[in-house]
This record gives sequence, C-alpha cells and structure tokens, in this order.
Amino acid sequence: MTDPFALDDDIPDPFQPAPRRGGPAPVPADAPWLIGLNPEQHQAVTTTEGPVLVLSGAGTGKTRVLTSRLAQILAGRRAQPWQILAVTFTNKAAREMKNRVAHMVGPVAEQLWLGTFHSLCVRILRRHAEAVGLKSNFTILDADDQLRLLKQVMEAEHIDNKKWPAQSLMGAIQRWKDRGLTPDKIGADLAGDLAGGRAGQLYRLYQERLRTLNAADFGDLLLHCLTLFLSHPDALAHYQEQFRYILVDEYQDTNVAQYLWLRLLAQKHKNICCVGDDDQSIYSWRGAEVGNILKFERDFPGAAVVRLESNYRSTPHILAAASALIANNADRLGKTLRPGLKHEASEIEKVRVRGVWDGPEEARVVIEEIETLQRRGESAASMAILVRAGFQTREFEERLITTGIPYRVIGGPRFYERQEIRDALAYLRLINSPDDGLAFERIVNLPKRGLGDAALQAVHAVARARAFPLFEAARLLVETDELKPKPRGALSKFCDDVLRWRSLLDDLPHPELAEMVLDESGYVEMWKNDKTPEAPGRVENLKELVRALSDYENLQSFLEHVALVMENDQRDGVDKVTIMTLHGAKGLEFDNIFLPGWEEGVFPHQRAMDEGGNAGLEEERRLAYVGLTRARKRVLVTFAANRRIYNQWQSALPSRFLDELPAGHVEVQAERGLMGSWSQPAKPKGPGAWAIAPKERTSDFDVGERVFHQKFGGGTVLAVDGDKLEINFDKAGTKKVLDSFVEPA
DNA sequence: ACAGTCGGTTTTTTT
DNA sequence: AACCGACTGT
Repeated sequence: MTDPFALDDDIPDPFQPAPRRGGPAPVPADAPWLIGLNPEQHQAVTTTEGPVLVLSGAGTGKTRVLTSRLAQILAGRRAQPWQILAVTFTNKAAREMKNRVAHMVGPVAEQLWLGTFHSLCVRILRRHAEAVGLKSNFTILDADDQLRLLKQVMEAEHIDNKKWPAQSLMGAIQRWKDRGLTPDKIGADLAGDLAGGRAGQLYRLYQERLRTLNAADFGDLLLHCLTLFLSHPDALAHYQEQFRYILVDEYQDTNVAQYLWLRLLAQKHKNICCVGDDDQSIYSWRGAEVGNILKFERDFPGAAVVRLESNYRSTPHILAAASALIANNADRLGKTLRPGLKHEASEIEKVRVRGVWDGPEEARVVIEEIETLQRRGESAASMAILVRAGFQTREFEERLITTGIPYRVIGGPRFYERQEIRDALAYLRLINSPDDGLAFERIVNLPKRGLGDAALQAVHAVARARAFPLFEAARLLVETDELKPKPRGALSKFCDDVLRWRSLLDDLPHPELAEMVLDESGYVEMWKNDKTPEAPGRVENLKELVRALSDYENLQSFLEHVALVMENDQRDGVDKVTIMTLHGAKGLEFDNIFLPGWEEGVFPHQRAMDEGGNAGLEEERRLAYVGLTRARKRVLVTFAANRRIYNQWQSALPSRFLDELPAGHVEVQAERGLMGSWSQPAKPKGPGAWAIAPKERTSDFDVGERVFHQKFGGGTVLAVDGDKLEINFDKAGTKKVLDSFVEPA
C-alpha cells in the first residue's frame, strides 16, 4: 500500500517562480488593485493578517475585495500561491475569481488552491483516499445514483418504500452529512421514526455500500475530509501549515461540515477572511447555517469586522425597496445599503409592480415589456427573468418562442444529466473504476443484450457470496454453467469488451477510447436506430461528449469535472434574455430584472413556510431581497390573480412582500379590479401604504349567494371576509377568491 | 425478456 | 397534464 500521507504534489515544481526570499515586501499604495477602493474596501483588502470578517451587502464590491486581497497577499510576498486557500460556493464564482486574480498577478494564479469546497476536498481526498477507506480513483456519485443506491439498501432491508420513501431518508442523510455527522453519531433522538426508526442503521449500510463501490456522494467529500483531519493529525497538521491564508466567499452559505473544515484548517495561522451577507443566506434548506457568521467572532477572538455598505449597483429606488423589504426580517445583523453611484435623476425609474389576470397574461406582459425595452435600446442580455421555482419558466419560454426573442434557461436540464450522457459516462466509469457497480448495472443491458432480471440476480448473488464487485462477479459467473447459454454468451462478451477497453486506457488517447467504446458497445448505434424525434439530438450530444473529453488530461479528471461541475454555461456570444431561479441568480447582476409570481404560496413558497415556519418566511424574504438587488436600473414585479397548479386553476392573493415595498419607491400598474383592495390610485403614505386594505371595505356579496367565476364556474358563497370570499364552486371545490373576480350568477 | 398499461405522484431552492 | 414505477401479458 502506498503511503497515504505522501504529499509530493506540494513540492514546488521547477516551472514555478523561484521562491521569494526575504519575507514580506511592502506593497506600493498605488498598486493597481488598490486604486479606487473605498475606505472600507481598502481596509478589507489590506488587513491581511489575522481573522477578518467582511459583512458585505449586495453590490458592494465583494468580489473585487476578495480578488484584490489575493493580489495583495501575493504581491506582499506573504505566501506562495499554493499556500493560499480560496473557497467559493459555486464553480462559476471560482472561475471568475481565478480569472480576475490572473489578470492582476499573472499565471501564478493557477497555483492557488482556489475552488469550491467540494473540489478542494476531492483534491485532498485523492491523496488520502486510503485513510478513509477509499481508493484514489473513487467515483463521485450524482443525486440519481445516490438515490438508486439507497433504494437498493432499503429494499435489501425490507423497508416498505411506499411507507418510507427513499427520497426523504436521502434528505435526512444529506442533512446529517451537512452537519458533519457520521453514522455512529446518529442516535435514536436524531433518527426519529424515519424509516421505522431504522434510519441510523440504513445510513450505516448506505455508507458501507458506498465504500465497497469505491464511491463517495457529495456530502461525503466534506465528511471524509473531516474524518481524515480528525483521525490523522499529521495530515491535518500538514494542511494547517500549508494554508497560511484562507479566504472564504459566501460565508453565510456554509454548513456545519464546511465550517468545521475551515475552522480546523485555520487553527495554525489564523489568517482567515470570510466574506458574507446574512441577508443573502438562502440555503438553510441545504444545511447552511447563518449562525456561522455570528460564531466567527467567538471562534476567532479579536477578529477585524469590516462592513461594506456602499452599493455600486442599483438605483436609489431599487435600494430603498430592497432595504425596506428586508427590514421586515427580525433575525439579522443589520446593514444599511447606501447608494454609492451617481444617478441621473431623469433616468431613475421606480420599482414597478403589476397585477395581471393569470399566468399566460403575466408572460405576455413581461415579454411585451422586454420588447419595449429592446426598442429603447436595451439588449436582451441585459434582462433576466428570476422565478421562484423551476416550473415557472415554462410559460415565459413559450411566450419567448412565439415572439422569437432569443433566451436561455440557466439551471434547466443539464448536459451531464441527460440520459444518453449518463449512460455513456457509466461506460467510462466502469472502465475507470472496476468497483463501480452502479455503472455496471446501468449499462450491462444497454443496449439490449438479452440480459434481464434473472441474469442480473445471478450476478448479484455471486457478488454477495464472494464480496466481489459486480463486474468481477460477472466475470466469474460466465465461467460457470449458472446462466443459460444465451445470456452467458452476452455477458461474457460484455465483460471481455470492458476488459479490452480498460487495457487500452494507458495506450489510447481517452477521446479515441471513448469513441471506440460508444461505437463497439453498440450504444451510439442504438440511438441511431431509434425513431423518436429526440434521438438525433442524443447522437449529437454523444459527439459533444467525446469532444469535451479532449479538454481534459485523462479520463479520471474528466469524470471528476463532470461530477463536480454540473453546469451548462452556454455563454455563447448571442444576445439572449436569461431565465433562471432566484437561487441561481445570486452573485449576478442585470440592468433589467423581472420578478414574476409574487403571490402567496408561490412566493413566499407555501412549503417553505409550512416546513420552516417564521424562519422559512424570513428566508423567502431574503430571496426576494436577492432578487431585487440583482437589478442595476429597472425592476418589474408581477403577480397573477389566478394560477394553474397541478392542472387546476387556483386563485391567488398578492404576495405579502408586495405590502412591504415602500410606496414612495414603487409604482403600481394593475388592471382594473385585479388588485382587490389594492386598487389604484393608492395613497402613498410611507412604508406599508400598500397594505391590504382596511377591513371596513366589505364585499357586496352575501353568504349563500350564487356567483359565477371566470375560471372556476358557478358556486355558492360560504363566507365573506372583507373583500375576500370563500366560495364552494360546483366543479372546483372550495376556494378563497377576491370578490372582484366573481359576478352574481 | 420486454413492452404496454395502470395507478399514483408531482413542484422549491443545488454543490 | 405529464411522468414515473410497478405490474401484467405476451
């Protein structure tokens, strides 16, 4: 066995610049990255020693501070690039930071330890895999494989998957991992009655299965890293020594495991700089703990705290609207955003709010506005539609297609999640890692080789009996007469093929190998013979996959990229409107922002409130804050009075967040009667002016009266609450609607 | 072994 | 409505 602590990768290679001598050097005050910083930014950049917490509001130049700080440390000869750890939350942020630093300090930026938590953990784990029970070429499973594996475990344990869906147990396991909890830490108190009280045991079995498959899921990457650090003090000491400076982006989004990871690594030098904004914490559902910000000063006594409050992005109206909204959250550190830019008064528009009848009309209104802006010279690329949930994109897409406006959906079906790509990857995974049983199962009978349930069962039986990986079990099985001749021959051929491909791994360039595999396996052929309309596209995607392979040194690094960088950044030069979720928009900015679907239940999302209570509502509000602060010049917020959900029409009430926008900075344009009590002209009277009307206004309808509603048809009034009616519709059941939507029948 | 049908569920956000 | 998974018949 190789020494798990071999760290020879860290020895500087001859291509790196000679180590700087003579310790820190002064950085000239006119260094390019210091020019134009405001005093707070300057302080955040130049306070390189000791712990620093930067509370950075939206649009206050956070990325600039981080990159300048990196440049400052490097130019001040305070550390070699590989002694600096810079952690981001997304791959996009990592890439941008790397580019910007490279621009300032040149190619040494390549040597920084800069990346997402997950990619940095993989980098460490590849070297110490044995220490946590894996081999260095371990596979990183995606969500799909994770669930598949857990289902297998649960099935083997005879857990009724109707009563205990694998999905919810998966969620629990992930949250445990987010908190740094290994199976031995899961007591009855944590497991609860999940999976009949056997959740802890199932978690353990799942982890065991992962190890046998030489695989790790996303959460494992951090968890194993923590295990490594805690069980191998020499490894921890090595990295503590190495990372003289640590920088963390989006600190408010770190979960407990990530927090522990950082805290361990920072113990030696304590030069850790965390940048975050509690008002933009929107990932608590994924285990993020805003509390990590609060703990910072406790864990690192004497930490310098810098507040960045000058906003260089949005107009005063937008800032005022966002600030007033977020002020409704009780649980926050409190920051005040100040306009940092000069704006031409004539150019400044108020935030606009518009109510419409239903979803399709909302799409029409938004796209009309897009066209208007385009006529005024705004580019499509300057506009983004930010939705709460993925399903909302459809109506806008449809409308954009009919209008012929180019658009792109970020976060839609991703390239590496497509069926054909995952199948092709399974072939490559099996070649790369013989232990990858999930890959084996996925492709052993794809294309159809006449290997069905019976054959697969037999393979499983052998694997279990001998504690072999599935692939090895299959090889053994075909030497026996266990299988009928036909399946036996097919399986034998399959095994021979895989072995042959694997033997070529070192000799053939990997793109050629991939091409050969896809060809000889008959996989491409399968799609070429497929008559469905999407088949040609799939063949194209496979070609693209082979092409993408050539961008990577070897198969292993490609597979890793696929697992960690699940994004499709179609940043072609074409001028396109962007559609994405609010979560996806964090960190981005656009001149023109559209915020549709501001209705109770949609936004704030019902489930967020049901499951998260008031904390859930506050997180939704932060999401709204993130949405508003993406805009530089214009915001259009819309809501629809009726929405089709599960193919059922439902009436909706305007989002409470609308009430929280300050009247003086908002302009309301609603169609007659659609706003309910929100009728224009509203009398602006400071914040809250939009509040749903005084209860004095009572509907003209009476209980028991027959009414007619455009979408729901006829019904009987059950109750009257101000201008809201509860109506028992003959067809659609009981619903609450505003009285302006119904007429006497 | 596999295709076709039936019935139940789905829509929160993602490294 | 549309998709998925389990079941059934060939």
